[in-house]
Amino acid sequence: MDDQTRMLAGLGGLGGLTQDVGDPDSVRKQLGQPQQDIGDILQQIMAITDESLDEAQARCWPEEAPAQWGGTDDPTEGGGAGRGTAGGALPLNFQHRKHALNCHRMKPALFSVLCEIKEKTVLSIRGVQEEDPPDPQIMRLDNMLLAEGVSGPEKGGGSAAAAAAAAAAGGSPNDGSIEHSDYRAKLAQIRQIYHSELEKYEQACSEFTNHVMNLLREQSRTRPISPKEIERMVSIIHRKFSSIQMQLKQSTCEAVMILRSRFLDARRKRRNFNKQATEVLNEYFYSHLSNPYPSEEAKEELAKKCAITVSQVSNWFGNKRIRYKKNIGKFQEEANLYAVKTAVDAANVSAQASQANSPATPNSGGYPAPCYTPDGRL
DNA sequence: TTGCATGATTCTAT
DNA sequence: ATAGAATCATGCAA
Repeated sequence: MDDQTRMLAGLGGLGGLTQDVGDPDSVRKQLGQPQQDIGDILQQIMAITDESLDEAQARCWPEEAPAQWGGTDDPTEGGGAGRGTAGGALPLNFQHRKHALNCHRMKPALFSVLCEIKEKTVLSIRGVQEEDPPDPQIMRLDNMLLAEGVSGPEKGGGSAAAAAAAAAAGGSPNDGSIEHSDYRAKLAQIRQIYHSELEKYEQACSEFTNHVMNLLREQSRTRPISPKEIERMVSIIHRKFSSIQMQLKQSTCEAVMILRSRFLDARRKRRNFNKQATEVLNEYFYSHLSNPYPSEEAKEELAKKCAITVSQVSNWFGNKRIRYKKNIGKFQEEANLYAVKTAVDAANVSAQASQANSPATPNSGGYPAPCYTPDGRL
């Protein structure tokens, strides 16, 4: 009989320890009775935990088996990894003893107590600042990536965000969608790289986490490792990986900013309106020269006719008013031209109307030339 | 290349 | 919020 088996047997022999072995409180209560025995057990535990890995191994499993309940807490360090694997390759002798240990009725209770002791000593020193509040930096990055359409919903999000960004940046997006196909393509590229990298990180993180968790779970059969401790280890791993993720997010944000400054901020790039649009605007302007301030509805109507935005209509009228006012003489010819045009159009409409009313009306197009003032008004 | 035309932006006043 | 004014930046013809 080796030390541990003896110890477990000894525990089993403690007075009244026959029920509720899974409940640490109950065990503690019962353990509290025989002071002498507790001292013995603790001494045995100390003896086991104090001895080196080699000693333990030599004493417990002289030839082949690994040490248990000793060594480092960190499964990622040194010999911890793989030692506890429950693979079928382990010698039969070891398997038997391990099985005996695992099945011992006192094991869960004892482990709970040991975990608690461990918790109160070693881990309380390490894990002081474990509850990390959501990092404001990473939240900022997340928000930005979402706003830029890099993270978040797949299709449409990107272009919508680009249009939104253009609107926010410029006040009057030049119909958002037209110029920025190149921008959107680049943004999609960034988005794709970001997602594939993120996926890689997430996969690596979950793989590593699983690996460590399996390791710890396996080791928890032979070492006092509480679920809380495993949780803590997992959160440490997640923290490490999230810092890597933050770097990824940061560099993605930078890339997006550079892209934006290169594409969207070149919004001053302009196209002249087409001839028809200019004509429509001028017609309205000169036919309302006494009050060239189109209402919101009129602007919308004009915008629709000219296939431009309402704010472009506003810009156009703003520019036109100020430039006309500054140099009426220069615009005189244009004013006359549009005055005639408007009059002819009106005449045509009127003629058509009267023709509809009385088809026999003669001289349908023969209206006198419009009389207009020097500023172009009829 | 240059100068003018023109759409967009920014600032200020109302 | 809107208009006026100044200015910027680009388009385009000469």
